[in-house]
This record gives sequence, structure tokens and C-alpha cells, in this order.
Amino acid sequence: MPNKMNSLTIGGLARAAGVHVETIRYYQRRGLLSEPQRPPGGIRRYGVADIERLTFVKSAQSLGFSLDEIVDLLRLEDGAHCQEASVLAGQKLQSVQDKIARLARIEQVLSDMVARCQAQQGNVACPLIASLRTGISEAAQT
Amino acid sequence: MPNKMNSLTIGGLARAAGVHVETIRYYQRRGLLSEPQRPPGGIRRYGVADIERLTFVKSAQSLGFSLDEIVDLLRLEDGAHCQEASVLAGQKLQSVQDKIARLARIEQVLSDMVARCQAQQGNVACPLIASLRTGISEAAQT
DNA sequence: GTTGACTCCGTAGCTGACTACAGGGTCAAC
DNA sequence: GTTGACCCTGTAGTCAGCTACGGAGTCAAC
Repeated sequence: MPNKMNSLTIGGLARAAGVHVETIRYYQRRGLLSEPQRPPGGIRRYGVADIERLTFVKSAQSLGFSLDEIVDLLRLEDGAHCQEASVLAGQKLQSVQDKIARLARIEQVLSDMVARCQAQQGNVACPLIASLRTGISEAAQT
Repeated sequence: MPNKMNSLTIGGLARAAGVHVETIRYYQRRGLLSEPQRPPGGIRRYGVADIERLTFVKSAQSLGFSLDEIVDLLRLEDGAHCQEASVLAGQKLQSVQDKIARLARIEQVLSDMVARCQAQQGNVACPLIASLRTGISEAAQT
């Protein structure tokens, strides 16, 4: 998929993605986004793919990935050879599944709480800490 | 649940929770962990509940929550009145569900990739960016 | 009762992830 | 063909979240 209609300036890209121009440059330095070729005596242009890439970076960040980890994810996106890639993908898969499992437990506790709050008054428990207690022991709920 | 056997020094707590002593003090200043009463001319002691609380903070951080957001979660844990609490819990629930949804899409793409890499050789696609494309449009896969 | 490890408190420094200039070049609309 | 908005490069500053350090006090084992 090449660049179709790369017509955005860096400022336009920033507005479209909801980030600052300086953030885009910073990401380029960090290797999260490539710098398009600059025409001699001209300025660089960006396309829709760049907007989506930035949006992905921001989304992944809010899921608890560091920029270095996001570089890894983008390496997979950009296509690497199966040999190395599937090892990396396996590791990322593991960490994603782990995050999902922990979030699911938090979700359970929160939705229980909201439901019980609707049903009764006063105080209801919200055992978030217990929900993530190390062992993933689903027995033991005294 | 009161403090049963609060026998840890701050150093012991730090070791047990896998954080630095300074981090604990920092969290106390930020309101994530309370400072136990210091006996006159003595030192503070901590218990198992503190270990679990620290572990929860670290876990929540890796799920993309800021310390301020974790303070909110801990407010729910510590018990507030239903009126205010359920509004807050509802907001948190929303953001947790959103995170889970995005992570589930990433999981799908990664596990597909790993599976296809096992089945064939060469390069396989890994459309992570597309998986989070805004609209949650599950049609349109050109 | 001394000593070595540790606590307490305050303040300063570091890292990751931006964010803000400054000074010069480019573009497009008049 | 000028002007105002914007781009480019580089470097410095900011903010969240720690991390390190200094000097005085506390504890427990000898």
C-alpha cells in the first residue's frame, strides 16, 4: 500500500491526528513514523496512513504500552519475516492477554458495584485490589 | 479489615512489593497509600494489605492508568457512598471496557499472525493499525 | 553501650514523553 | 513580489513518575 494522495502538511497531519507538530517530529526521531522524502527546496507531505499510524500510537499508549513497545508493534505491522516476527508477536500476544485478563477482573468488580448500587443504598464493597491478587486464584472469596 | 500483624518496616514492604522505599514515600505523598501512625520515638510498620495495595498500583499502571486515576480506583476500593461512587465507578467501567475492546482486537490480529506464521513461511500481514481504526467498523476489509 | 543497618524528612536529580522557542526557509493568496 | 501562515532544524524547558542523597534518629545484635 503506497501513499495515495499524500497532500497533508505536517500541521494538517497534526490537526487531523489530534497531536502537536512537535510530537510528530519527536515520533519521527524515535522511529515511530518515517520522514517522507523532502523534495529539493520544498516541504514534506503526509497521507491518511500517517494519520492512522499516529492514532494507533496514541491508542496503544493509553493501553499501557511504552513508545519502545509500540515501536515493536509497528515493526510487526510493517512486516518482518515470520521467523523473528512470530517470536515477537508471541510475546506481545502474551502481554496483551495478560492485560485483558486483569482488566476483565476489574470490569467485573466495577459492574457488580454499579449494579448493586442501583439495587440498594448506603455503601457497597468494591474489592478491586482483591480482584488482581497475584495468584489468579478464583477460589477463595471468603 | 484492620491491620493484622503489621510487622514490616518500610524497607521490608518495599522488598515484598518489588518497589523502592522512595517510591512508597512518593505514593504516600500522592495519597495512594496512607502513612501509618508513627509510635512516639519509633518507626512505622506495614502489613500485608499494604503489599497488596502497592501491587495493585503497579498493575493498574501497566494497564495505562495514571496515578491520579488510580487514586480514583482506590477511593472506590476504600468505600465511598453509593451516590457519588457509582458515578465514578460508571466512568471507570466505561474506560475499562473500552480498553478491553481495543486489546481484544489487537489480540485477534496477533494470534492470527502467530497461527498463520506457524502454517506457512515468508511474510504474513499484521494489520494492527487497521484493527484499531476509529469507527469500530467491522465491515470494510478491502 | 556500641555499631551497622535501617528509618525519617527534605530536597535535588533523573528518565520518558513530550512542548516550546528561535532563526531561517517555503508556500499560496493577494 | 510581498506578506502572513506555515515548514525545517536544533536545542532547551516542562511534567509525571520516580530515584538518589544527606543528615539526624531508631533498632537489634553483639
